[in-house]
Amino acid sequence: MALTKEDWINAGWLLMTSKGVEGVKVEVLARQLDVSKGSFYWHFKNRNELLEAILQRWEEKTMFLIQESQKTPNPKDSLVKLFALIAKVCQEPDPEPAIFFWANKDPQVKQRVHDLENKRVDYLSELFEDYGFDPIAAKHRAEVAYLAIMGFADRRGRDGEFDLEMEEFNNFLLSLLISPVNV
Amino acid sequence: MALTKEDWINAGWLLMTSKGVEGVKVEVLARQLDVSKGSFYWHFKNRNELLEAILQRWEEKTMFLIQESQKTPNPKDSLVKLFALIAKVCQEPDPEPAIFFWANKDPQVKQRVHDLENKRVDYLSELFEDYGFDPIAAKHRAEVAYLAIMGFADRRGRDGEFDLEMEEFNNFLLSLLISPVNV
DNA sequence: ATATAAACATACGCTACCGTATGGATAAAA
DNA sequence: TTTTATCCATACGGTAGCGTATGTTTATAT
Repeated sequence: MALTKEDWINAGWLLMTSKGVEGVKVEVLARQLDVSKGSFYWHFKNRNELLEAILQRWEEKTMFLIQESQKTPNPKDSLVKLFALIAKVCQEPDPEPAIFFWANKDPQVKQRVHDLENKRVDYLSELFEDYGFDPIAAKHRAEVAYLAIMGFADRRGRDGEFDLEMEEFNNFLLSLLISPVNV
Repeated sequence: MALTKEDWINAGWLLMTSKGVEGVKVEVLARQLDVSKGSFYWHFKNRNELLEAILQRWEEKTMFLIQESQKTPNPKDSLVKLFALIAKVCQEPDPEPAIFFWANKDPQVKQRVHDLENKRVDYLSELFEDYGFDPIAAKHRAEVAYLAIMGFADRRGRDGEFDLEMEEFNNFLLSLLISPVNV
């Protein structure tokens, strides 16, 4: 059967995940899909168009998680659901570390990653506010939560032997972050 | 003046930081140092030898932080000092994100990164134990601390507009992690 | 049956990079 | 002053990748 544009994006997604942006090479993809690169340049204008498609898919996937987690009655359930969704996504091939590193080299990508990360932290911050923390405390907790989750996902993808299971980690992190602090 | 091996490693260190492993190219480095690559191949057997040198320097730098932070009277001061040291290092060009992503592609690098990360978490865990937590709680807190710090450093290098300053972040994280949890 | 468009294959020029081989310069040692 | 070792330049062959130009097949429409 004829390949679709989606097939190429899927393959690019996986390559991006394992090898990074530089690893997403037209001829490598063509070999994997068992076609010539003549096929690629029929579906895409050039390599950049594929990279852009991958980036877009990542943005959509991320926003989808936020929207899904909002379908709950209260902020704590939203947090729990969000954590669970992230845990689920992290089992699948996730190009996020590759995209983050990509952002280092490309100012345009940097901007978009920056915007999206802000949306994430802002959303977390809202949840903590709704839960009862004042705006500053909520923001602090949101940022720790975000960084810890991202770090966990990253390290887990890198290191299979990592001790804490995602669910256990999420539970602990959540209980930590909704507790008061003795300052 | 004649270049030294260190000069090449320094330049490689910076390139690794900004462009990743794939970006560390012999001819690019030679151009930056304003010499021909004939010079490079006099100092190094091949490109891999440079990469190995960069990796080694990273390992040494990391272990140095741990050793320095131990020169304190009690575990809490060690934590404070370690956090401060990490904050300082993070201002300088740090190839750690690049090395982590590199580990994805190279099993040997993966193993060494894995070992070193375990040493870090084990050390943090010890400190929390000395501080009074039981082994399991200490490990949990160590892992959250580690992931949050790493995440912060990573995001900070990527995103200059990130709200929380490192010192503020460290203080909050520390106070959070040495507080009891309501489970 | 023929024309048309979709989905490729093939072949090419071009560039960037790796590694090697070899020659040149410069300064210290003998 | 000749020798030797250090440090680098030049020139080369080889590969891998990008993008283009053009040819080929297959299905569908007419």
